[in-house]
Amino acid sequence: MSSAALIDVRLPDGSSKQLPADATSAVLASAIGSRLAKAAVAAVVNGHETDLSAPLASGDQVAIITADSDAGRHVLRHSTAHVMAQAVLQLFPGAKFTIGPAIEDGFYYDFELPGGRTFTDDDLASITQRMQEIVQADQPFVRSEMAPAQALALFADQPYKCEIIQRVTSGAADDGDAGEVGGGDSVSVYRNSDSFVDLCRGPHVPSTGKLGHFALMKVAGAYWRGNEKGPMLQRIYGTAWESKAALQEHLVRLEEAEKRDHRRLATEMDLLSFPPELGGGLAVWHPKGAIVRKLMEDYSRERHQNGGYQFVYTPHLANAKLFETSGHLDFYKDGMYPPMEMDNGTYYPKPMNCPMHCLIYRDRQRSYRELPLRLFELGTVYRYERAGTLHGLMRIRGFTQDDSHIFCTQEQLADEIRSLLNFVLSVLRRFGFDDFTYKLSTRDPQKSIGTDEMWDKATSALRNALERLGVQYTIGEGDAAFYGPKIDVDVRDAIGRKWQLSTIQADFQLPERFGLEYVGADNQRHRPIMLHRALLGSVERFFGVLLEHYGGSLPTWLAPVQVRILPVTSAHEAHTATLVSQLAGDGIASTRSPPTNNSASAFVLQNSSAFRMCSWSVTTMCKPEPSASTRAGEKCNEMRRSMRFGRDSPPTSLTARVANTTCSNVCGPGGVRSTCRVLAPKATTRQPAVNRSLRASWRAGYPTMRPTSSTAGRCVS
RNA sequence: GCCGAGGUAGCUCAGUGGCAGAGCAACCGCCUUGUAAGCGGUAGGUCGUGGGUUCAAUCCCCACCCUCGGCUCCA
Repeated sequence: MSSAALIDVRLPDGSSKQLPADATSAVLASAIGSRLAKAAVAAVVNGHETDLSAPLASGDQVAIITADSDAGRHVLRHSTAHVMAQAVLQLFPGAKFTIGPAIEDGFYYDFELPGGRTFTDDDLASITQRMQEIVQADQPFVRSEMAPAQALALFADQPYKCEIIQRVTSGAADDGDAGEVGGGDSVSVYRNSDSFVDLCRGPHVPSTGKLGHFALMKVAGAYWRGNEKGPMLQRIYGTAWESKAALQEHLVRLEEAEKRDHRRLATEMDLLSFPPELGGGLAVWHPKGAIVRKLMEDYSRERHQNGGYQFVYTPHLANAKLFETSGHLDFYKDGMYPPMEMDNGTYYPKPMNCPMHCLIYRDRQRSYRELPLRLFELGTVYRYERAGTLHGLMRIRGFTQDDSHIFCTQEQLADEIRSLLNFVLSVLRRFGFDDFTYKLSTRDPQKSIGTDEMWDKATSALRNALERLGVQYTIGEGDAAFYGPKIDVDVRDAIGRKWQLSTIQADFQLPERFGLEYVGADNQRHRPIMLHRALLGSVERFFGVLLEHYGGSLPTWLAPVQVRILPVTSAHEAHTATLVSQLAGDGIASTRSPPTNNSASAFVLQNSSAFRMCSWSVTTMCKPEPSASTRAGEKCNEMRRSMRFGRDSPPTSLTARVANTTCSNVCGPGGVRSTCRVLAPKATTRQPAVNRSLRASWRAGYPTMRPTSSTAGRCVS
């Protein structure tokens, strides 16, 4: 120990710190502050993540990674995965362990258990127990490096580890392997007790005592190396956080996501169902779901009509020859439904609409004056999805695309894409999304067709559109379809999840295959470029995303019940009915209290699911004479604007109609806070007896005035 | 397709080799003016489907269908 010598290290803020010559990042953290020392889990030294115990050299640029950062949680999770593997190996002698990376929000580890045994939920409890013991024991993670031969000997009874070592040292490793081991001509291992050692690149927390806020979530099967022909392993998923509070928050978020699950909401709200008799991945839409879907589709049609698109319709079946021409039978046969033999040939349900749109284009000679030609269809397609992949509306076997194919010249391409992108965003915004991310997928030279010039031109057109928009985007190198580059637009929903919705794809392949042409200004024949684009993607899936985004509380213009009108007494039922039919004439969906006593409980008031049908539930206690609350009137003005596609020309009489009542109550888009006080029926001089249901209706008319995290964004009356 | 878990009332779920259960919802009645469940009653099931074992199957066995969690796939 040369305690006399000192080193200088540089810190992220540009300052530097003098430390003893044998100092580590842990020493540095302590020197900066005890809080930092406690929160530290690893360090970044000269751009590389290292253990806190790694020695520092003079001139090193050092940043301490704390547990509450993304990088810190990543380290925690990876370390927790090791602890889990240690627990499993102890509890299940003979178990083989494979890889266990940190993932978003957690980690997993894959095992092979002796005798093909599988994990049960009880196993998770005992593994958790053992993990807690290991945490309690506060075992240090000790890194060492060794030659591959030595590592092979160390892991002689662990075939998967040996395979990783061999792959890494033979240079055949992919990123996953390198993450495990470190790569190079030596491999690194971490030992955190006499009995447990694992291959790992690190870094790890200094000791297991730094861990502890974790939960094992579920068991799943997973293929070794993701190869479905390879052995099936047992995977345990877990989550791990820097504190008990953070773990708790995560679990609450999961609960919230579960509450928003579109499959649950669709059942609760009576929107649609998946009858087993119908077959997997096929839905039937109930009246309440169908009206919402119709509103979505109406809006889509309206926008397309105004946006220069022409509507077309095409059949659900097509002769196999069509799909031979389009290439679908060559490239995507596995994703298509099996053929039907018919008297005049073989037919397939269509997996895409584009071939048929090409036929429409090709039906006659086209002039450059017609371009860009934009054909639009809400086209229902059928794709064979493997049984295990079906998932509510999100992954379904029959669905409807808001599909369009734009035929244009090369010169038009850039402008067309640019306006298209604005069109896409404008539509998505109207549905309530405002957080977008963009990905530009570029050519994979191995799997693509077309000339370099075409690709360059199309790719730069897409890139220009994104740059003109002034947005950040990522590049998916080689992720393009074989026929052309594309832009994908992801949206982030109310609870932060990303969904890929819109896609804009350039295509040179189909115009070629179908021999599409136009006559240019030069009186020569040219080949148009085709753009495939879908905004909502699949209407069904988009519906599911919307439902989860709004947690069931759809905005008024999409709500299956937009206005609810309740007579104060049965004496006013006639007027209620008049209001309902007037609103219906304006295209506003409203319901009223049923005409007889006792049946009003059909409102399903007690479990509140009826009130999830819109985030703005306007409940009107209806009485013929006007004695309106002006504030109710103001609020209804606002409501009215969003009532029909957010148009500025709303049903003119709505405000007056709704305001012409003794009381009304509006929940704003925030969902919870009442924006206008209810004028209670109390105010009237004499109240006839009301039945149970009416009283319940009243109760339901009052919004709950305590917004909580679990109710935010939802009308919880 | 693969691994695992499931399918019982409209919903959420108990349960048992021998008459099928609860809560909520529904329906009928009672009560009646306030911020998340007033009171009483009634009805509701081919226990996913088809085979098998058994005196007897919702329960045990087999096959299939569907769902859920993953894996793989996703033009």
